[in-house]
Amino acid sequence: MAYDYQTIEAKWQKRWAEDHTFEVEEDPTRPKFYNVCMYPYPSGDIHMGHVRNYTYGDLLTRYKTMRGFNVLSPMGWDSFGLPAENAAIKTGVHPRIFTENQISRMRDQIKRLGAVYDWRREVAVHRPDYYRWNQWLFLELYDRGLAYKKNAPVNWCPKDQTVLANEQVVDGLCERCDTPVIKRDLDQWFFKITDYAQQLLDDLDGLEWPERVVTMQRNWIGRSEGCQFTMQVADTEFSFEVYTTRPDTAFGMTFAVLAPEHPLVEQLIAGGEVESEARAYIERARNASEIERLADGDKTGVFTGFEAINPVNGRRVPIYIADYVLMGYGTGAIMAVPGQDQRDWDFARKYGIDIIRTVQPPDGWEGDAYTGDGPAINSEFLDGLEMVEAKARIIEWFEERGIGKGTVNFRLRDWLISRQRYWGTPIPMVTCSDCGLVPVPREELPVIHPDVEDYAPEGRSPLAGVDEFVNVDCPKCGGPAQRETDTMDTFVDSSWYFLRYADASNETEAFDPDKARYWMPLDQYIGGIEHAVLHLLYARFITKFLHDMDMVDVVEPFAKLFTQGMIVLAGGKMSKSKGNVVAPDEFFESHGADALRLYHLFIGPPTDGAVWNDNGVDGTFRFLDRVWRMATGEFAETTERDETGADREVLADAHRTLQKVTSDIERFTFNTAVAALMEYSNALSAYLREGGRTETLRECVRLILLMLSPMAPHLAHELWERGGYDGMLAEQAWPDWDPDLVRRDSVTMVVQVNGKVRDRVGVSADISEAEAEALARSLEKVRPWLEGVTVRKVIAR
RNA sequence: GCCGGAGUGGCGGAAUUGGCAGACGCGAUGGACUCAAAAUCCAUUGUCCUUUGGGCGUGCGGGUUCGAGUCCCGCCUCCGGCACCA
Repeated sequence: MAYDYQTIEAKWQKRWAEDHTFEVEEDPTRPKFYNVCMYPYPSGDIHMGHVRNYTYGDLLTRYKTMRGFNVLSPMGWDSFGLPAENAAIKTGVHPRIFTENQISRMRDQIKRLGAVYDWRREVAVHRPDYYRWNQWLFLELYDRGLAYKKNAPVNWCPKDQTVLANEQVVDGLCERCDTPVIKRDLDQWFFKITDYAQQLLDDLDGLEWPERVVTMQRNWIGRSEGCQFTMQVADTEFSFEVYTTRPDTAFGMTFAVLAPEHPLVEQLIAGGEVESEARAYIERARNASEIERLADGDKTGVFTGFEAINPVNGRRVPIYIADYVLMGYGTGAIMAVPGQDQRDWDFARKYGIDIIRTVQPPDGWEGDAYTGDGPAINSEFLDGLEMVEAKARIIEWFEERGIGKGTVNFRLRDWLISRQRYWGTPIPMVTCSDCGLVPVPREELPVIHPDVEDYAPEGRSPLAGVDEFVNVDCPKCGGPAQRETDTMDTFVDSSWYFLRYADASNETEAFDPDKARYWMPLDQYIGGIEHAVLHLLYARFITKFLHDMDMVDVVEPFAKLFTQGMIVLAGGKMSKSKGNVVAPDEFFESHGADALRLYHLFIGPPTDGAVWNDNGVDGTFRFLDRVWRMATGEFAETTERDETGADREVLADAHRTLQKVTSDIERFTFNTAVAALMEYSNALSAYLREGGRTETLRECVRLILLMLSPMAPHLAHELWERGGYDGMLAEQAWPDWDPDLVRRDSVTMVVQVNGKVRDRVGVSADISEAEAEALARSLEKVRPWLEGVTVRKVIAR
């Protein structure tokens, strides 16, 4: 009987579903294992990135189950977002219909991969029973001052007439039409993630995460220690605060800079000589795209006509307006020290401003600004001090006089969650002319999207065009009020979905705290590296918030993170627009899901990216077919030959393979686990070629099937059943290897002279060192190399 | 510019603690089977030489060591992330 993967795969997928094999309940008597693959956007078709992701996740679900864990592996849909809305703009089909359709197609494909989930817990964030809890979460944050509205510059595409999320701006261009993106000021909702900046930084230390993801988050949070101090504007009553990480260089300040958006700017220029020039500059800075502003790094600015007084030495320095200073970081104003900062150097050079070095550069220094360490110079009481001491000394000096203090700054900004979009969670707020911002009462949730005629955004959410949605009675005073028409960033949805899995049909709470307590944290989270900062940071923030609300025990949601590399096709990352997508469906037909899964495991280290190669699936298919033929007796006739040596050896090899596969799965090197199984199948087929014993073959096959069960589950289950082994394979325990069998009686001793291999000889494993040395010295191939004195060690492996 | 990662056959990759470099697979070549093909099976497959053996070989240049793909110093190249963050 040939290996009929199509029939077998359909049969077992049905069986696992009907038997509820992978549905689990909370069970305090067993160790739990909460295993989650990042939920996908329902694009309609799974691609090779999904296949890789779910193959790893499914392997773990099945393996950990065999190891006796109570394994929860759920699946859901990140089903709000742009593609459905774009499709609606194009075709007029409601995003909900489009999305549900995509979900059911994609769910079918995931099932055809043989990946098993507890589907009772499925979540889809676009459904009101899910997103009402986004609205609840928003209100909880609002009540605690962690959700607030303010006017802020946002990314704006002048061609599409729409706001873009940061992640939709690629190298300063609109992702959809490649138009340079500019900033526009709009009233926006923010979540105050910056309140948690220090905790988000500190708690990274306890996570079993890839180092590079931790590093990226650390950089993103961007803690810096410095000093904030006040500067007087000469001959006025105005003053402003500056922030610097190099207060030790304050004696080198030769000018000061205000960001164009700095509130003091208006007061300084109003009615002055430079007013028109300054206004023109500010206007240009506001409208310029990121690309224009950074064009060839050229620094531009306008002199305000005012001077500031450097508090450390009383020197008067000119105040400029320049767009290389950002309003969003620090105080939006800087002391400029060209001797120690390259940007200040460039600006000073261009505008003919003095440069004073306050740190002695090393001998032979020919560069511009010197930003390194060295003794302070030209700095009065700091002279001779190294950077660290000089910093401490000057901060002390500022603090003694009450004009400055040591401070900490973060690069992390508050999370802008407003989107002028239809297909997202409506923000549950209304604005009343009398009461101002008023939350929608919780009992009125969910605020549901009304249907609209036109989904095209025109600088405001399509919801703003639906009068009966917008105009409501104020929940507080009953007077006329308007609903918020923006929707939430879809990253809000994904920042807590893993809690909803604990009880996805809960109608009274976002999630059941007791069930969540049992399952949290995730023991394994698997996904793409592209989420290293956004999703993985937001989810940490929301978890910490829920912890502070006493709804969650843990402070970190994802104990262990695995980020898989990206699958590429020769010629770059797979994407529909490039037309280089390899569809998994074709392989379900041509090679079967098991061969496809196995190739994904085999293609290379899971952390690395990989280049897709169709022929690779031929290889894993051939391997599975060979296993099939050996297990079904089609490969070779077995005899009752009882040759103890060969029998014991092939069995011992099976146990050694088991040892290797087990440790490879534990350390996430699935490629070598598959290689070990292939190597073993070669050894077994060599054994069978000579005519092996039936019982030996049967035991070897039993072990192979147990090992293959998490990797190629359909084939393994079918052969298990046909072989008449007990029960369903998925419910068997992962086997233990026999230490006696694994131990080798004889080993190959490699003899090296001066690090070069000169001979190999088979010896007994318990050979003494002296014997080994004597033997090695006596070897014909070794003797000629031993002319002089030798220092040597015996290695026996 | 800063941070992180990686360079090994024709290709994907292996070598887990400094100890047989190239496991396993793909591709290729030759053979068996076949009227033929496919499938399958067997063999070979880093490179060079004076081939029962030996030299060279893990991006480049040094170093440590009996011994280095692995450790140290200095470079080069590629990939990813952040980027006028004071």
